[in-house]
Amino acid sequence: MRHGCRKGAGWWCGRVKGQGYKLTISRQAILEVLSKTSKHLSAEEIYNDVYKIYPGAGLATVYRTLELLVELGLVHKFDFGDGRARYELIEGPEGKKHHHHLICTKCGKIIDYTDFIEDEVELLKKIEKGLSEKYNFNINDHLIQFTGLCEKCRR
Amino acid sequence: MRHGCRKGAGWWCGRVKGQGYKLTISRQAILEVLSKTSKHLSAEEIYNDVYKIYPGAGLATVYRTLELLVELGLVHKFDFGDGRARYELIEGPEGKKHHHHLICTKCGKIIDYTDFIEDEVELLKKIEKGLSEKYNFNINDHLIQFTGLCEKCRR
DNA sequence: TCCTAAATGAGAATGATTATCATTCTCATT
DNA sequence: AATGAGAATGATAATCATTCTCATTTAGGA
Repeated sequence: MRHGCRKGAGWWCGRVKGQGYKLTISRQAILEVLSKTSKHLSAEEIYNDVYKIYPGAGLATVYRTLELLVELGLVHKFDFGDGRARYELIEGPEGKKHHHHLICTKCGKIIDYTDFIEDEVELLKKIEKGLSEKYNFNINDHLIQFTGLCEKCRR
Repeated sequence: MRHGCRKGAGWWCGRVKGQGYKLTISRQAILEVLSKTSKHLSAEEIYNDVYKIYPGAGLATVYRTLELLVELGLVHKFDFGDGRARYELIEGPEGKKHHHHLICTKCGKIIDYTDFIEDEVELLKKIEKGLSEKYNFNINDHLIQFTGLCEKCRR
């Protein structure tokens, strides 16, 4: 089969090998961890979780792999204002829905919301089209987030 | 006058003193610098510019002041992916228009765009209302940005 | 199985941001 | 204009997420 991805290797196998990158044990473990959580993990948190299934991976490799996955468009990198980057797998066909974030600036709570996503995406498409024409930009991605105080912190 | 802001002190005087904070020379110099640029300065760049008009200010004070100004809602803090935070004054009544950003992931070029802002703001209002009701969030701010490749880098 | 470039791990290095603390300054009150 | 209390400061050290270095290992096509 294409790129020598044996079955059970994960849907991402082709996405990685297809671009000429090797699918190493570390990379598989990192993708495994990302695919099994709905949290917004930091590099170190990912490193800790990876350690449980493959203790051989180093923190530097986690950073390098995350950078690669962002480049390949498999992972989103976020800054929620707590001083460390956070990562989320952009799921494949079977995965979770496209969503945006609501961030509490006091306690750091993150809510994934899918409400209004259709409206948002529709507008975003229109804007992307307009901007890419006007500024000759090749737009790949967008970011929308709301910040404020959550139920507990607003009191 | 209220809060003892003498004329020529800058429109921000009341916004700072009104919240019980002192308007020190360092803070004034920082606001001065921010109000005279349309760039997206990092803390160190601000520090360098401040040095020219008031060499007494320290880098730590620049960081502390920026944090305060963000809290007061006078400044926006951005992460454009180059490893340092960037700051922009949210202008007063006479200031520049509300805008969002277009970021080149290769060369780091930032374009401020105001196209479609009416549409965006309209939708954002609707979403803010919906989300704050559903999740009991007190939404203060939003962030929209597009990432991609600029004219030069897309080739 | 072999070969080669890609990828790795361990730890050092980097660099932005934050904490510390003795001193200075702001400003409401006198 | 002088005062005093507490906020704010500057210099520097400390922190800590991220990146770099380099000798070694690995993936995967031949």
